Amino acid sequence: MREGPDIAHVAALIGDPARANMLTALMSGKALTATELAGEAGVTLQTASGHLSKLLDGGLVQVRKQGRHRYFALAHADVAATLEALMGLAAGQGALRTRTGPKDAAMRQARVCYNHLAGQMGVQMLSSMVHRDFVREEGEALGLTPDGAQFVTAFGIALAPLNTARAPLCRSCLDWSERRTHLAGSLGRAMLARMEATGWVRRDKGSRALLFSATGMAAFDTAFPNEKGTRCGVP
Amino acid sequence: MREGPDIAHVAALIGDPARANMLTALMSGKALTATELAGEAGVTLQTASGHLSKLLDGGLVQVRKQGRHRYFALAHADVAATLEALMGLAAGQGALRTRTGPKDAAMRQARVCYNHLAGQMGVQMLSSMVHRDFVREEGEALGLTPDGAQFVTAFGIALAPLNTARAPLCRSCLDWSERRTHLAGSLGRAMLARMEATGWVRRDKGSRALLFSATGMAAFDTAFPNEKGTRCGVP
DNA sequence: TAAATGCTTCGGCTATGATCGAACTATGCG
DNA sequence: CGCATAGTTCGATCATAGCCGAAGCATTTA
Repeated sequence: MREGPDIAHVAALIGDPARANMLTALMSGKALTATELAGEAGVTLQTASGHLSKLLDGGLVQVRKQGRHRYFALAHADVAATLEALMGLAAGQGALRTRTGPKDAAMRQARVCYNHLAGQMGVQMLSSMVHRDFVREEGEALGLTPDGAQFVTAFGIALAPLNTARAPLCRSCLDWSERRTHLAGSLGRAMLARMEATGWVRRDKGSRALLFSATGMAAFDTAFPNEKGTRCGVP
Repeated sequence: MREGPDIAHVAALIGDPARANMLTALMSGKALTATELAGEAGVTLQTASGHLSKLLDGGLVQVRKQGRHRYFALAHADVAATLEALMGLAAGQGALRTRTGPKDAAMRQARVCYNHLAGQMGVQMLSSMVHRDFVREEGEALGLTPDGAQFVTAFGIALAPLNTARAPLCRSCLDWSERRTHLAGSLGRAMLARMEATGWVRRDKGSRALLFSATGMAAFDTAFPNEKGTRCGVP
């Protein structure tokens, strides 16, 4: 009856605790099976199956059949961005009821958002690149300048295959913990992959936290200096 | 049990149709009374009252008591941004079930988003300003360049009072219909107010659509030329 | 082919919560 | 003061949907 899209249906889909837990688990960017997601949500397999078919109907997740497994993943990056926005609201208002676990500090410093780097260090990376005019804002998409292309190539990334893909090269994504944007898109994904390949960082098993090594942290600060001169290692 | 904020609670709050309609109505940026919101949602006053107290608890809306009325508004711009993100998901996937009313075309062209200009023309405005280097991306906030400050002053906006406010001057906000960002923040709000004051545009009663006059449309296209040379009046 | 694993469907139970009528409080108006 | 309007609280009703046990289908492995 109202103008505009049917926001209630999508929100209700995310609003169930079991489904919200599944979606949060999928924010890691990894594709998970129905059984794994049932475990994440704390429900039986039958219940999880019902939830997953609803999420599929709602277009929030996609599925890939492989052998006798069905791998679920978020449907696209917009879903991840919306979930981050909701996390921002929840963190801002309901911060009291969120118990801050031992992994919370690590999560705020660096974590995986769908498939790219988020948290303080994600924000610092984009901020540093914007400051040196490697990246410019052009609507929702961010544009890579010639200087920026040279920089990321030197960083060890092959731009050619990224440019041919239909997904946007650079996108901005809002950080729930920092309330600023960080770099998403296929380049954001490639940057994180490169950092993993060079051993700067590894993924924490069982959470979205990213664990930087001491040398990785130092190298990161050198590669992406903060305009204020502060360093991630010494906050 | 999961790491991260309690996303399910917030989403469930938005997920009820009655509450979603209320929030959508508040996206106009106007503060509405409980009775008006009950009408928007199509429920009785008692039911609306219950919903509104839940939205207050959840931090999604704020209230201002004035005489025997209680005026409700969205708590802050982040809420509006999150709702727009949800609209983007709903429009993208469930577009089939959204009946496109007669006001739909006008809504896509220009509408109010919280308190600033959104839709095709909102995107064109920001795009045009970025293209002429009046505005630059700096994280989530957009930065006004000296040239930009000169431009908006010539446009008839006093920057001094905006700069003193603690709210950010420029912010980006994602458009559900265009899937690109437009200009929010106190400057975005001032720009729309200025366009209303000069008679370029007036608000449609009963919806979020913005109705540009013929001369207003022409003046807008002159003030914010699209890099491609296309004009809003002749799409 | 049989057994095992992964997942879906069906049916019934249950609880949450949305809804409204009625009664109650508060503010403004004459 | 009394009346009207605005809004809240309470209580009862009722429907939705989340949940799981059991059974069924599909695929892989032995």
